[in-house]
Parts: sequence; structure tokens; C-alpha cells
Amino acid sequence: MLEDRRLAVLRAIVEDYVATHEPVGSKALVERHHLGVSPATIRNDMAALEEEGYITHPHTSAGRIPTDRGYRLFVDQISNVKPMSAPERKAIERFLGDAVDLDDVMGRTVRLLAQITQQVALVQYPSLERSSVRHVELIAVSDTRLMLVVIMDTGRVEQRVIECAAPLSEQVLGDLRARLNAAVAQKPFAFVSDALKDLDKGFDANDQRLVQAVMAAVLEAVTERIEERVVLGGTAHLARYQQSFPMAIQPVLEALEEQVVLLRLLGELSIESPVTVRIGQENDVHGLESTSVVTAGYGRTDEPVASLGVVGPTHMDYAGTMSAVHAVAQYVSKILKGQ
Amino acid sequence: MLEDRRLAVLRAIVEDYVATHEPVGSKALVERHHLGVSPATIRNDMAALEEEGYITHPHTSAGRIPTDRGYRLFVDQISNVKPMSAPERKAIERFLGDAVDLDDVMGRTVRLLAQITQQVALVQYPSLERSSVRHVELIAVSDTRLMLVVIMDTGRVEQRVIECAAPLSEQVLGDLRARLNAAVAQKPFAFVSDALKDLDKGFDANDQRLVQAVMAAVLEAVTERIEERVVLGGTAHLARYQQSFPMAIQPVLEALEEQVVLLRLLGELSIESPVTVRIGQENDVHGLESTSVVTAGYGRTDEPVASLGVVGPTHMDYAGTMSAVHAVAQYVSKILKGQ
DNA sequence: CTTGGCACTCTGGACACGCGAGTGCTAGGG
DNA sequence: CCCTAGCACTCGCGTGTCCAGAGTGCCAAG
Repeated sequence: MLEDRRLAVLRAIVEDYVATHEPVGSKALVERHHLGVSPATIRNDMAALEEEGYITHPHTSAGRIPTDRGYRLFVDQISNVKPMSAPERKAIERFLGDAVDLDDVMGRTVRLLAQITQQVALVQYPSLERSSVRHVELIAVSDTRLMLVVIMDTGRVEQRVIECAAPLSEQVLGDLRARLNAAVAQKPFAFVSDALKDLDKGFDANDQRLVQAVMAAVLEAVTERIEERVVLGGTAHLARYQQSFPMAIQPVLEALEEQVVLLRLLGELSIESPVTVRIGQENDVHGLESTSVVTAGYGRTDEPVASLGVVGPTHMDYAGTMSAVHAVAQYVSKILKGQ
Repeated sequence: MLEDRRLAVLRAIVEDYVATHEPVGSKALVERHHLGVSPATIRNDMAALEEEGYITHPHTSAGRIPTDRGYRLFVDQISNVKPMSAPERKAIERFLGDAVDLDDVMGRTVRLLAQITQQVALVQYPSLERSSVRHVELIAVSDTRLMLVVIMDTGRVEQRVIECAAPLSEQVLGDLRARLNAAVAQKPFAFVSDALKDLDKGFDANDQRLVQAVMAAVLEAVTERIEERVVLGGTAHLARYQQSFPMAIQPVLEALEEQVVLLRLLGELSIESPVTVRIGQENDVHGLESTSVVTAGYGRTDEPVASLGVVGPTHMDYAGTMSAVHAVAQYVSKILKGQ
């Protein structure tokens, strides 16, 4: 009973603060939310909440603002992500449905997500590690240079240039191509290195060395230089916050320029919930201490192929953002399945 | 004589303002730059310069700041771009030299340029329109889906997925691939559409229709969907300015998110100078009215294959930025020639 | 044409002050 | 035991005033 009201108070504080971006006082609370009690009661609850570390006040005679811990409790309270409205869903579906290939899907998704949430959007390309090889192609670009093109079942295409010591004959190349495909097709990316091991057997002795060299280069290209790609959009939304807020955007922009950081943000997904929220200090990335990150995996629900999400200030509209991220992730999954 | 001093005064004002970011007064000028005259004289010159529209003052009793017109005159005065120091050049060369392929070159270049100039860097991929086809590959991804991979002599690789109405036999595909390559290899991109015209001749009647359909799709892919790509880096540097400056970064970030805008910025190069500078209003792009853009082409000097540059506040260090952009463009040209 | 001098203007920082929002505490009522 | 009302207290913030300092414009003399 008492606990219930405290939670309600915390919720009200978060909601008001998110809406107004100003510390919220006891009086304003009872007016806006029709809690059936007097401001003094609320003040007691507030004192308790503050004691427990869910809220603070910037100075003695100011209203309260939620702490990271407060947001966390608030977010945990949002049990089921509320769905988006029908027209919204329609719009998402139509916008993403027009995409012609993976690049297009990723590009549209990041723009869409930024636009809906009015925040910075991140979209990771399907992870190579969780994709299977559909086709491998070796193209002779010049005498001593091959281009390796790997097409994954997720639609992702990677190309690498491989330097050869000596020219390969068209015949050897064709042979190699055929074997390569036979060896790695339908295999998860992780198995590629294994599959390549014995591929040099069965070539002429003088070809064999060359083939070995090429295979080594291929191996290096597909293992050493695995690039997980992330696209970023809506950075302009960051500037909006800063207008009314003491959050420096420079460290945030700096952090977002690092691919490694982006991958870390998108990397860890919670298991139980479809949408993962990391609040403030919870993402221990330098520069993002005062931002929250909302992510969701896409692909198969049981085993996501990659993830996407948004980065915003800790005082964001969690409910709305979570539902948007969730919805977009689902539509992306749907689209990719169709392709 | 008199004109000479006025120019010197303008130059001094620009230099001081760029260094301090504060309106510069007559007294400070004579102290720092040893012009052999008194403040009062400078004031007269300043009045004249203001009359001609090269400088303004924010309010009655403040120092002067250059106008766009003033910066323009100042920049035009910098006749020859001064070269970078030897160690700097060494560092650039080494950093770019390690790149393994075009993506890597572009990525490194944008990071390098942002780092050197401490501004936002733009790097355009070699323009398709100014590249020649080196190789074309048609890969059967599934029964009814082909992937078209076009490799240009500039190192650029484009891939498109093409939907087919009916499956193509391996033989027809091989035939088509060979003809396609014979037709377009070494041709500038613009000629591709012409080269494709009569390619369906010489196939069996029942194959011909299918081939026609595929060719139409290829044509659409290479003409309708020409993507000039631009990479962007160093946006965090924008935030630094804003700290001490009334320039809103939001419109700038918004503008920089539009590919079209980026291409427009990089598009028009001046003919006479190796480095193009557009100051403030000169680039009539919404949001970039108070920024300057410094660009240079790379590739062959007489016929650049694309361009790169930086975006910064109008009160930037033009001399330094111009020389950095110039140097980086030259090294990129060099690297690409080697690859 | 340059220079020194002088009056004038305007910004920005320092200081004081009062309003109002908000708190914490305590005593009383259900 | 919990809620409520009242009251004194605390600060932040906005306003107003003032002053110093920097800078200008103009004028008269060299």
C-alpha cells in the first residue's frame, strides 16, 4: 500500500521530469497526477525515496529529479512494452518495405529510428559471426590481385582484395573457386577457417604452393579483419538537448565516432526482455555516463543476428523509445526474412 | 601604400580574431602586430574597412570582427598554399600508406583529416562517373536472384541485387558474364548503358527475353542508382566551437546528415586553385551559413576523380586548413595510384 | 596623412535584494 | 500508525543598480 504509492510517486516524478526537464516539486505533483493525498505526504515519500537513492535534489530548495537508480526502477516497472499505433506501424512497414537491398534496409532503418525517437539511432549490420556463407566468389582483378567476395545468407556482402605472389591461371582459379564454394557454402562464418584447411590438397605440386598462399590470404582476410559494421544517424538530435541542458555533447559525439564503442553498446543484449535498457553509468563507456541506451536484437527472436537501438539522455521517454525500438527491430526482422 | 596597410590591418584582424575568437580593438592590434602607427590611425583604417564591408563590430564599443567578405579578401590574399612540415608529411604518408583497400583508405583519410585540422572532415569516394569499369561479375545468389558486382579502376566496388523473373541456366549466365565483361571493360562508367544495348543479340530466342530482362535490371542498377558515397568524421569537433560561440550546431549537424548536401559541398571545385574555399553565405546550403568549407580534388591533378575537405566555422585558420587539405589530397592521390 | 586627446557608448561582472518555490519538522487528527 | 496542516527556513533566480574597462568617433594640431 505504502510501497505502492511510493512507486507511483517515483513514476510521477520521472514522467514529469521527462516532460518538463525541470526539477519537480511536491505541490506540482499532486496537482498534475491526481494522487489522492496532500503535498506533505508526498514530501515524506520523497524523503524516503531520496533516502533509498532513487531521487535527488540539485539544491536545498529545488524540486526532485530522478537518479540513474530511479530511472532503473521506473524502467523495470514497465513490464510489457506497449505496441505502437496502427498508423505508425503502417508507416514503418511501408517505409522499410521499399528497400531494395541490405544497405538500403540499414540506411532506411537508421533514418527511421532517429526520426521516430528523435534521438541518435544505431543500426548494426547482420553480424558476420552469426551469418552463414551463401556464396564465395574469387575475381581476378589483375594479374597478381584477386578480389574475394563473400555473400552471406543475411544479405551481407564483404569484399577483400588479396595480393598474390604470382599470377594464377584461369583454370586453377576456377578450380579453386569451385572447391572453395563447396567447402564453405551454408557454413556458419566461424567454420570457414576450418573448411579452408585442406583445400590445397589435390592441386598440382607447382600450383599447390600458390594456392596455399592464396588460402592463407583468404584466411587472414576472413578472420583477422572481421568488420562488424554499424551505421549511425540522427546526431543532430543531440544538439537539441544541449540547448536546455548541462550535458556536454562533445564527449558523446566522440564516443559515437568509435566503432568499438558502438559495438559495445549494441553488443550485450538482455536475455529475458526483448528490449535492453542501459541507464547512465550502467554503460561504462567514457563519455556516455549521462546517456541511456535502448537496444533490441533483430533477426530470429531466439537468436538475434545483430541489434539496433538509440542513444539519448537519461531523462528520455523510456516507454515510447522502448516501444519504437522494439517495433522497428521486429519490422527489420520481417523484411530481412523476406529478402 | 595606404591600401597596403589596410590589407595588413585586415589580415591582422583576421589573424587575431581567429586566434582569440574575440573582437579585436585598435590598441591590441598595434601591440601585437608591430605596425608602425598609432591606434588612432588604425581606427581610421578600420572605419574605412568597415565602410567597404570587410569588417563589422557587434556593438558600438566593441572591437571589430571580419565579415564573410573580409575573410574572402583575406583568403584570396593567401596566394600560394604553404607546404606542411616534413615530420607532418611523414606522418601522413605512413598513416595512409598502411591502408589495405579503398574502404580503408577512405576511412583513414577522413580520420586523419579531422585529426589534423581539428574540424569536421568529408571524404568522397572516387566518383563512379569518373571511373572506368575494370571488371563485372554476375553471381547467382539464388535461383531468381543475381548479384551484380562492378569493380572500377579506382578501386571502388559496387554491388547490386537483381531480381530475375525466371532462373537462368549456368551456361547462359556464363555466356552473359563473358559478353558483359567484353562489352564494358575499360569503359568509362557513362558508356556502360550504351555498351549494354545490343548484348541480348546472339542468344537463343527463348533465352533472349530473359536476358533482356536481366539487362534491363542491370541498366537500371547502374544508371538509376548511382550512389556517390561520402564519409564523414570528426563531428565531435563541432561541439568545441559551440562552447565559446553563438553558432548553433544543430542545423550544421542536420545539414551534414544529408548526402545530397555533402555532395554539393564537395561538388564544385575551383579551376585555377588547387584548394577551393567557400566562406559563410557563399555555400548556399541551409544550416551552413556560418561555416566555411575547404575542399580539394584528388586523383589526377588535371582531372580529379573526387574530392575531400573540411567544414569549420568561418573564423578558422584558413592557411593551416588549406595546406592540410591540399597535402592530404595529394597523398590520397599518390596512394590510389599505387594500388 | 598621422597623431594625441577627449567625450561618449556599451558590455560584463559585482553586489544587493526580494520573491517564490520547495523543503523539513512538528503537532494534531482519523 | 499514517496522513495532514501549518510554519519557519533555505536557497536559487531574476531584477536592478553601479562601476570599471575597453573601444570607438571625432576633432584639432602637427
